[in-house]
This record gives sequence, C-alpha cells and structure tokens, in this order.
Amino acid sequence: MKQKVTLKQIAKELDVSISTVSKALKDSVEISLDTRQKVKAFAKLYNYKPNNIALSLKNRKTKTIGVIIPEIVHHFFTTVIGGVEKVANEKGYNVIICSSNNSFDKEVINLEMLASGSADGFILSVAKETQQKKDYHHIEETMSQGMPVVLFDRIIDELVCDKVIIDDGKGAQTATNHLLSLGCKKIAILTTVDYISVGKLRTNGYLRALRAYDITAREDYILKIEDIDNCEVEISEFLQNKDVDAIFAVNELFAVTAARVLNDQGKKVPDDVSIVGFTDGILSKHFIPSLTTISQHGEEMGIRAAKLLIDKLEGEEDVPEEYKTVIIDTSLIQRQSTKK
Amino acid sequence: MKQKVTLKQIAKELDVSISTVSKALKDSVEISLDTRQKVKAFAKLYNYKPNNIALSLKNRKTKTIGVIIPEIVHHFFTTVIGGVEKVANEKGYNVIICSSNNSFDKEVINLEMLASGSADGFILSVAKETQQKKDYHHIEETMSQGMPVVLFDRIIDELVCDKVIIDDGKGAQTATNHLLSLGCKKIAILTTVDYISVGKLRTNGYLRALRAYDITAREDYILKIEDIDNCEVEISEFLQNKDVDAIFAVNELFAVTAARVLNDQGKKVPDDVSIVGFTDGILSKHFIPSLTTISQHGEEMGIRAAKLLIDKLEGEEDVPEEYKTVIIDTSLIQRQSTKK
DNA sequence: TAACCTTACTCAAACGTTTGCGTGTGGATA
DNA sequence: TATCCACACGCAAACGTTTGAGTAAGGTTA
Repeated sequence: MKQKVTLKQIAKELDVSISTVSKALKDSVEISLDTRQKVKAFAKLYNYKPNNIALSLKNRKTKTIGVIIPEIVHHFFTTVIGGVEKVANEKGYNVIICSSNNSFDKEVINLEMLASGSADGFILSVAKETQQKKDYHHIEETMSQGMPVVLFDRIIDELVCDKVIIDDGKGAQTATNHLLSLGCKKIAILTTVDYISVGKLRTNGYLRALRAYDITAREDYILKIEDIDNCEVEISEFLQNKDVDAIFAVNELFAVTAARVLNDQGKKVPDDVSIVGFTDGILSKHFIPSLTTISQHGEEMGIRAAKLLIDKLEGEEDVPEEYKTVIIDTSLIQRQSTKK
Repeated sequence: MKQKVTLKQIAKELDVSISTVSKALKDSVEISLDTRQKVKAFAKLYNYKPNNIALSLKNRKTKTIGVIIPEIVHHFFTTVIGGVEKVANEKGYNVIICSSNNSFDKEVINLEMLASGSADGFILSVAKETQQKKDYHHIEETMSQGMPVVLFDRIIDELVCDKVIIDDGKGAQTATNHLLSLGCKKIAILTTVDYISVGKLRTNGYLRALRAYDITAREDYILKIEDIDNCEVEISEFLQNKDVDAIFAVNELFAVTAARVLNDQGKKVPDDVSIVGFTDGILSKHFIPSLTTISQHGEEMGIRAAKLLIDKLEGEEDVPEEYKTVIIDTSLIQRQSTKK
C-alpha cells in the first residue's frame, strides 16, 4: 500500500531540495527548465497532490465553508445546500455539512469543531432548541474570532451578521390573499408554536391579509401544532365538524396531512376546501391534488448566502464591517389544491 | 476582532514555554500544579481551543469521514447520512458531505480534494455517470494511498472494498410476490435503464418472482424509463389502454407518478390497480393512498457503513486486508396502495 | 584579474501542535 | 562540601508546505 507522496520524497529521489521541488511545480523562473520538467514528470508519475492540511495551516485558511442545518433529511435545507455548493465549487471552496438535529448541544459541538480549524466561515440555520433557549454565545464567539457567519431561514434578529431570509409574512399574506381572491371566507391556518420564528411570521402574514380584507380573524380557525410527528391527530380534531372553506398551512407536511384528514372526513380538495401550503417540495409537486404553495426558492437562498459569505471571506480585512440582510422573493405556485 | 488564541500566545502572556502550556493543558505531571492551574485558567478565560488543522498535520489523521453521494436533495441518501453521522459523532469523527450531482467529473474532484488531507476515509455511492463510464481510477487511487473506502447502495462489483447494500433483487421479488399473493396476474414494472445497477437488479428480482409463479414475463409490461424528469409522459403512454392489475415501481417517484397517471386515466388505486414502490420516503408515507413499498432502511445502511469504515480506520495496520459486504434486509411496508 | 552579474539552486522560518530528551535549580544525603 | 536526585521546565524536531533571502559557480565586463 503506497503512501501519499510528499515534496520531501520527490526532493530526495531527485536529489534536490524541497524548495526546488515546490518552486519547480509552480513553474518558478528561479528553477531551470530542465529541472522543472524533471520534477513535474516525477510528480505526475507519483501522482503528487499537495496536502491540503499543510496548506491550510500555512495559509491560515481552509477554503472550506461550514454549513450547519437543523435537519439533513429535509427537502428545503438540502435545496439550500445545493445552492451553496454551486457557488462554493465555482469559487474553489469546499463545503462541509453538519446537522444539528435540532439540538442546541449538537449545534454548539459542530460549530466549535468546525470553527477550530476546519472552516473559514459558516452558513447556518439555527436549531429549534437554540431558538427556544435564546442562547447564541457559540455563534457570537465564532464571529468574535473573526469567522464570518451567514444566517439563513431560521435566523436570530439579535445577532449582527449577514442574513438571508424570505419575507415569511409577505409569503403568508400572498397565500392568504390568493385564497381570499378565490372567494374563500372561512380560512383556517395550520401553524407552529410561536417560538419557531418562521411559524410566527407566517401567522402574522395570515392575520394581516385577513385584516386587509376586513375579515375578523377567529381564534378557533388557528391551530398551533405542538408535535409535528403527531400532527395528523391534532389536525383531525381541529378540523372535525369545522366549517372552513380554505386552509393555509405553514409547511408542506401540514398541508398534505390536512388534505388526508379532509379526505378521510369525506371532504373534497379543492371543491369543498382549498389548500395552500408553504415550501415547494416533493410532496407539493407530486401529491394528488398537487398543492398550490409558496415557493421559498431554497437554491437561490443558498446561492445568495454563499456569495455573502465568500464576499466577507475575500473582502479587505480593514473595511468597516457592514452586514446585509437579503430578502428572497417568494412566489405563489398555483396547482390543483385551490379551485380556479 | 480578537483572533483565535494559540499556545504560543498563552505561553508569551504567562512567560513560560509553549511546551509547558501544552503539557499543562494535558495535566502532565511534569508541570507543577501551580503552573497547571494558572495555564488552565488562562486558557479557559481566552477560550483556547486546539487548532484541528495543526493536529491533523501532526497526527497525520483528520478524524473526518468523507461522504460523497450522487444527490443531496434526495431523501434516501440523506437518511443514510443521518446514520453515518450518528455513528461518527459517537466515535468522535466529523463528517464532510459532498455531492457529485451524478457527475463523474465532480465525483473525481470531490474525492481528490477530500483525499488530499481532508478526510481519513470515505463512504460513497457512485454517480450515474461513473456507472456508465465504468471508470473507477479515482476510487482505486484513493484506496491505494491507504484510505479506506466503503461503497453503499450504488456500488461497483469490480472494486475490492467494503460494501453495504440491500439485496435489491430480493426486495423486488418480495414486492412482486406480494402483488402475486394478492391475486394480481398482470403486473407491470416501471424501472430504469440497465446501466443503473439497482434498477437492473430490481428488474431481475421482478422477473424471478414471476417465474416462480409460472407467469411468463411480457416485454410490453416492462418500461425502462430514460428520462426521470420526464417520466410522467413515458408512464402515461406506457399505461395508455394497457390492461394491468398491478404495478411494481423501482422507486418512489415512478410509483406516485403511476398513481397520478392512473388517476388521470380514471382508474382507481388500489381497487383497479395495485401499486408497490421501492424506498420508504416522504412521498410513500404521505401520498393518498399511502404507498405499499419496500423499505431500504437507509439509516441502518449509514450506520453499518460508518462502522465498517471506522473499523478499518482504527484497525491494526498490518492485519491482512479483509473486506466485507453487508447486506441490509429490506422489508415490505403494507399501506393503502395495494388491496387487502 | 578584480569586480560584478546571472543562474540555479538551498536555507530557514513560519503555520500550531505534541513529546522525548536535555538541563538548571534546589534540597537531601553521605 | 561533594554527590545525587527530583522537580519543573525549555529545546527542538516533526507533520508538509511556501517563500524571501542567502549563496556558490560560472560567465562577462572593464
């Protein structure tokens, strides 16, 4: 099992110094053409590849972007990663992905691990637990050590850094408006508990849309789902004998679960009840009926986040810090779950 | 913006040598208790974290596992990653994920990049293009440089290394048998073109099951889908006026698309046609009707793959090489898309 | 032939760690 | 007071790379 070949070994074989080899490989004029060719031939033969670790240590940069997301088995987050990878690869950066699994502790561990040498900067969406605890010391610390952080989707207002978000409120308003424009009057919302920032923002958007139409929001039309894994039960009870003509769900899962429940309760989508979801994932696309939904343009978010980060990474050191918040436009995708 | 603190800085502040600081932090008896406490207090105050890069260089190992998958926006692969992460984190390993995007070139680039210092070993599922090209030099090279590789799901028979797979043929046979046992006689299969190894294996399993039931397979019951993104058209034409009572689809997407097409053609699932899919993803679970399918136990695959890799990584150097192929059992998950 | 310039290299430091070995100081022993 | 030992610490090399500065050999110029 041959080991990886280093400059030192090439130098020894060719009976020159390490620096000569290094310079020869870089086509330095300092080195004679003859030697250059010899070294290169040898390097090629032995398939020499410079050791990234040594380079990172020397250059004090890793050319690696750390991405930390709450869940890896999640369509939206993976599309964002897709966008990040696109830009990163173009600009010669590597991407390390870690999942916090929505655990505060794991988020801290991952961040600290990556921060201690593995990545130059971070793109992250915080864990649910972190949003609850409101403990952001790990992120602040990372930034104070000079590593830029870009927050996306589930951001933290208190933190001063670059951010990429969608206008959740506006998206929700668009969704609700769509239902209203179709003539729906009794619109329920399936949302999350308040500490999930995006859930709350979307709920607010829904309320604003109703107000703009002079419709009084009704408490009993709002369901804040506690346990996502068990949402079918909650939704089923909520919808039981409820006279609604439309549902706005703040995510895909709630939307399809609602469709399923309605189906079980003998109601037709969209004939009896229209549904609009949020997030344009696999489910929305392939469900029957396919779901009208709000697209968050995850890939675009990833692209923008990566660009922001790389700009910071490659920007001048002494430029006064300036942080941007990019708001990605959402768009309404009309499909079959809302009547025409 | 305070920079990251190093041993050197602590040493300077405390007016001791770097080695003293290093030893003190490791609680070496060589260092007086007094100094040890002073150093530790200082390190804590300045939040000292050893630089992983320097450690990697010194130890010639990174404690990092590289995972390369064909697609990141893919439920099955992300569940596998989930399993890998679980084991890796337990054992103190970091996980770097890269996506090849089903491109041979990107697979090569990613592998070479990670192999040149960023990871100690790899878990990988090869890109479609790689399967077509049958060019595995990058993987062979990586292994010949002493870095262990574990292949999963889309493996390469020719390569001598650890592998984790499911018995695709057996799974397909189980699926087909299930349909047969329900009394279905005219069973179509929606599969991929032959160069996708798992597609071919599953097709073979289907054929074996039919043979065991003494049913002659019919060419016109087999659809090898070329363009996945456009499968709806192909499936729709295929199913047009075809008298089938069951469909076995080799993946989730084909299964739901078939359901959609049948729905459009006015046929009921499962009353007119039963459907069994492959892969237990989001779609299968939430579709209406929910899909009977073959679960591949992705997380389990990840767990096993990570264990195999770490065993190799931490095993004795001089132990004769021995490679295992772990076969994960599939299971049939009965839901609503097949009649009772 | 002394002074100088090119050419083609080598040296050494640096990045941040770890660790075996060397060493100066002080006290205890003979 | 000479010898020894323990203690507490520093030195230096190593991991693999880059790069500015130094240098030897040979040729050119005056």
